[in-house]
Amino acid sequence: MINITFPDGSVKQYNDGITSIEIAEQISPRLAKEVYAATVNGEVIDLTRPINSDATLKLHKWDDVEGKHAFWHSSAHLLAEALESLYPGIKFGIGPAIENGFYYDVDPGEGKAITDNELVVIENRMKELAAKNLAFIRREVSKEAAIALFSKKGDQYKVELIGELEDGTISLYTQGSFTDLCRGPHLSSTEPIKAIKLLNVAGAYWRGNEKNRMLTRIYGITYPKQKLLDDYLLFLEEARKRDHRRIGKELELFTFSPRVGMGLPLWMPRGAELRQNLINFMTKVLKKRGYAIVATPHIGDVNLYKTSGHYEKYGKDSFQPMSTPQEGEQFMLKPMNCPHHCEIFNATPHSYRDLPYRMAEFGTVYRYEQSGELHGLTRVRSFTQDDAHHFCRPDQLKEEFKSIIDLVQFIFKAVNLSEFTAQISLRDNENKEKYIGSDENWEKAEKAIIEAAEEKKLETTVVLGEAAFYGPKLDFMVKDAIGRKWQLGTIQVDYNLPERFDLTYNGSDNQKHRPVMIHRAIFGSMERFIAVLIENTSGKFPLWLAPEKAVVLPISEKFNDYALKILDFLNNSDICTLIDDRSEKIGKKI
RNA sequence: GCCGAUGUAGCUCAGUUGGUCAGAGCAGCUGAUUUGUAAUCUGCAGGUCGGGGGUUCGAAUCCCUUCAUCGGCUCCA
Repeated sequence: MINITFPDGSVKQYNDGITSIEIAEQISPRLAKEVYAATVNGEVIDLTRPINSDATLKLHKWDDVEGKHAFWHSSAHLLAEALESLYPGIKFGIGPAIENGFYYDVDPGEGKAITDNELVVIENRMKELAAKNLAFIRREVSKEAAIALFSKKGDQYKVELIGELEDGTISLYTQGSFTDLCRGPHLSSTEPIKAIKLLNVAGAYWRGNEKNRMLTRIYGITYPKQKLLDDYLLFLEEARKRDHRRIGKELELFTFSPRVGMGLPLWMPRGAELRQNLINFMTKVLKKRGYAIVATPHIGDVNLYKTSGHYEKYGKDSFQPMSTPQEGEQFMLKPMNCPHHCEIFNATPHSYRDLPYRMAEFGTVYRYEQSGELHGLTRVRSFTQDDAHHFCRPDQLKEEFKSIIDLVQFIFKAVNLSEFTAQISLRDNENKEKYIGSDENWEKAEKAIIEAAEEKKLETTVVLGEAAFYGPKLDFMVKDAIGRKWQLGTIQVDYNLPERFDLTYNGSDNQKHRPVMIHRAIFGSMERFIAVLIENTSGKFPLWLAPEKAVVLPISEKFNDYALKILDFLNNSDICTLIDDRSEKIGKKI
């Protein structure tokens, strides 16, 4: 007998070798019908795998991510089976579950393509197969056997994957006539898969590397009930109505013109008013918080960016330098404001007493984005950052960083953007050559961010390899109408530019010291922020923000009160208590 | 940039297999009416069917090319 501990702490005894599904059956037959996977001793496994020792057990129904994932991952295998029967000789890459549904990357063969209108045929085949209630059968094999199996089939992608796995950890799953390399877990059978929709086809590079062959990715979603699928499709339809490109056109906020150039937004009067309202509000808040507003040119000498290191990193992928007619100079459209701000800092001597020096600019920058990356206002080639740089003493770094977290939260609240996630982006220690600066400084910077976020009790996810090339960062992401995440605010710690620009301040010891630099943007860019704001509010703005004639709808009375306070603030009455004003505590007086 | 798709009046869209296929609704303008609040009715105007080239007696409809857009991939200082 073995002891099984349930999530509520209760313990029951079962025969050695019992499976999760059998346990579920004993609890209630209905539960058994609704569970899709189980977490046993912390590992998510198939319901049909025997349990041979004392264990903790959690059964996953549809409501659990683990349940959905088993469901969708199994659906991906079903898709693969359908594809194999319809396209003989098709090769398979990977086919995981994702946040909403699943996909499978396939190679239909040289010169062949799978197009949108074939999806319904594939979908129907999936339905036929699912209706057969075929069991997913797991089997563990040696590496040699696995390679032999997939080599024989000609699945070079699978062979490549197996090559990187450790012998003894390789499992295969078979349903019907289809066998796939897979870690699992899976449903017990295809039976629960009742509603199936293939959503679209897209290209995707094998292993995410653009040097590799491009495979065909088929996205789909499945549900245990048709109603759930109908609801999801309805949601997508509704979401499309909130698309900022659509609302932007309807409300005449902005437009694009091929004659002006792709990715170059044109703000129409009402959009410009909205944008200006945001800028005005932010400017007042920044002044209250001890920022100095500066302005810098739209171009800069190439050597400026060589000094900063940006040229080496991004020069080839930027709008190329322009030359002057006579002097032989080279200038670039500025892709970022930081180097200019460093030179402003350098223009005057600084005492340790005067730090932090907070320098802000609504700076328009120009970045060459590949044509296929452009997307409404969220990804453009010309955009205006609400950029700022804090030059501070090392001992001020953390407090300064925390004050910016406050600011982000305050600003997001002011526009009623309540749902955002915070992501800490660190260096990828495997690929250090992608980054500049010493290990010591990187470690200090990363530590500062992690601690600041912790002390602000900010819920964060940590992602390795997403740092900027000069430093780690904390990003604030907001979802658009259909759930894509966009980075808005960002706070970045940088020890490198101060070195490169030889920035100094005089310490209390009358010696030169190196300041630490924080790069930060709250909106991120006016363009993207407004885009995401539109999609989150369906184009209904708080009173203080709305352009003339736009629909003003306070979302809730609670928010309305807040919005009115902001209006007062903008009208210069003295209600500044709504801002957690840290500048007096830690900043220089203005 | 790569894979797939799309591109018809300001907007949303119809246009079967190439031959009255250049249309409708909304918006706009005109006039009338007034049962008032996204009013009703009359009339008008709006497009060389994204651009260019080709096939054909004839193309919005087929082919090529180019531009732009959409969904992804890659990238995102």
